[in-house]
Amino acid sequence: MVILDVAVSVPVDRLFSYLPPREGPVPAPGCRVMVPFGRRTLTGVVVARSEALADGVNQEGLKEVLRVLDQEPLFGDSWLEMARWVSRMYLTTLGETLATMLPGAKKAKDLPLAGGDEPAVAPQRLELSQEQEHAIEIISQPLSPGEESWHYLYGITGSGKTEVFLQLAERTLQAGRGVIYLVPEIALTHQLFDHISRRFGAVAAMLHSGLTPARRLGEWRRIQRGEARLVVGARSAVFAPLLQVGLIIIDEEHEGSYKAGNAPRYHARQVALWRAVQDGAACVMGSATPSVEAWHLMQTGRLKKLVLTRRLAGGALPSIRTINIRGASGLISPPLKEALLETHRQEGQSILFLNRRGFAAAFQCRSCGHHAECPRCSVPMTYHKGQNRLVCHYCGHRGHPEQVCSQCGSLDVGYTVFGTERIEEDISRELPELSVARLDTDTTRPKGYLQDVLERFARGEINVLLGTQMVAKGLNFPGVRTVGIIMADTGLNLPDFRAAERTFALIVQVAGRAGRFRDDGQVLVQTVRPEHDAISRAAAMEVEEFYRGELEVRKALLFPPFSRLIRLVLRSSRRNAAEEASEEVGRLAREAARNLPRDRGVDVLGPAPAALERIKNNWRYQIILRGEGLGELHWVCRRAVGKAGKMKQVYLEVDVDPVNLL
DNA sequence: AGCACGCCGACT
DNA sequence: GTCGGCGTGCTC
Repeated sequence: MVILDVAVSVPVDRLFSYLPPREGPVPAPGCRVMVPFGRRTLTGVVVARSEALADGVNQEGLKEVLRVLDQEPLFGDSWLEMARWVSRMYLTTLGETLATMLPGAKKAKDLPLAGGDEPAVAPQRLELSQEQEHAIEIISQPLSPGEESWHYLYGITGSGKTEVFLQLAERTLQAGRGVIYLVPEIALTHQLFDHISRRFGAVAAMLHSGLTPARRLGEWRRIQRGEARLVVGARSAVFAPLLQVGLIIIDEEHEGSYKAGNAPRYHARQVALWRAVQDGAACVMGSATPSVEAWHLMQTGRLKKLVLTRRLAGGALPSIRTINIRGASGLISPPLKEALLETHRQEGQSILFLNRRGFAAAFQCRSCGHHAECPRCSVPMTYHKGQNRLVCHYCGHRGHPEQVCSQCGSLDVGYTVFGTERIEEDISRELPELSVARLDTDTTRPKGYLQDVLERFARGEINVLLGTQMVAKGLNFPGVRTVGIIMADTGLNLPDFRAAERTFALIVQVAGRAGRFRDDGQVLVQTVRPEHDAISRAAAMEVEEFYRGELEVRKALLFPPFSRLIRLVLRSSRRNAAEEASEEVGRLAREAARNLPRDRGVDVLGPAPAALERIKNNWRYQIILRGEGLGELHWVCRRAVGKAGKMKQVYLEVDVDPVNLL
């Protein structure tokens, strides 16, 4: 008798056995099935077929599979191995893991995507520089079994990373193997896919969570049949069912969007590295501002660093200037005002950038920018107005806000929050001759508004575009000469140990993009902390120096890459419930950690209120587990979470290698 | 995660 | 006397 082991998407860490349907063929492992599960019907995945019954399940208790959804399996053994690895690594059940890794449709739709059917036009290869040639040589070197072929293309914007990626892809396809090309967001996959389709034709496929389920399954099938071997996509495309992967590309490696926000909270970069080793493939990442983790791996030699130093198509790097706005009253400093006017006089356009990630109220000296830090975590303390206390959101340490700045003696200390509205008002008042438009995601705007603003900006009807992160897209407009960052240091106040890294990357990325179309590009960086490494190093383009300093800080404070973290968030609509649960889990974690040998220890930081203490009416408390290796961290986490049992009305999020600590 | 079973308060 | 609160337990 055949028994099917089925994974269903429930937070129960085991498989369930079913009998095959009475009619029709027995579904193979890798096929999705509908099964009765308690009182409901769920979609599950056949993971194995066996002859015998497992642990004490009696045969009468077995139910039959109701319906088989796939005639052919959706994946093979090595792909399932990847799913198992993801579920172990990120502490999520196999069923839930498979549910996010697989396309979730009923029936495949074979509609070819735009351009997918057109024959490839002769590849428009570009001439390569010596540096590019060298990179391709190194990455293409054959591997001995089990060897890691992990590479990093480090180079400024415009240095030709994309062409290296594409020529590597071409070689890999010629060798009969598949390519996965990851980009940070869905919008970018479309651009890249169009480009790649024109160059490579129908071997291209696109895979991301924004596709309709039917289309996603259609692409999935094309990839499986070997019709498509070059998969372009966002994070989840790392799971593409290619038979033989030869190359995985991760563009803009530093982007946080490669880390999943829901369970399984996987990091596409980690999965890619693992998969590359399993399949004997090369993994190549690229960025002008690598993550500190990647930089460290380059230093240790685990990632082979390949540098592109030259801008190919000319386009000088813009000049970068920091403007100290300590103690200034307005948000548009005289030099910035002058630059905006001057740009306008020369019929150029400007973009003003406000990274509003400074929402967590930071207690700061308005004269010198000094802000309170936790003595144990070196992370900014967050001000709690109600209690008039400073709280560290990593370890829970509490302190009193200063009345007088300990750094400069100023009495002008307090906390500040800015918004785009206020800046728009300031500009309109100060520079009435300029037309300003505001772009932001979270305002309730009519549908076509965003598109409309971008079009008007492209036509030159708008002089100054003001917005948050998303105006970075506007940096591809040739008319843009001046880019201003209103308050470069707002991000530094966030209680996240990656604050400096992100701030640095932001400035360098903005600067890299700003000068792409003209030689007179300029970037003005307003800040109250011009001496901060993240700002001064970025402005001086002293990249190596920044990473060296940042790595020293991380090492001294035992943060990644010198440790690994698991973050536990307990959330509940009832504040007490969340707080009490976090205390209980924290206690259990400490108890478990005490059982570890000292040289393999795990620190338990917290519980503390999460920086975003309340999201959607849920109170959030967090615990951070820190250790040298994942083995111990997993063990402590399992014990703490397992023993905590069912907590009433409290949800627990487990995040391994968290990227977002808010 | 759902969904049902199950045992204690205010209503036709 | 019932309707319904959500604590507890199970799902092949």
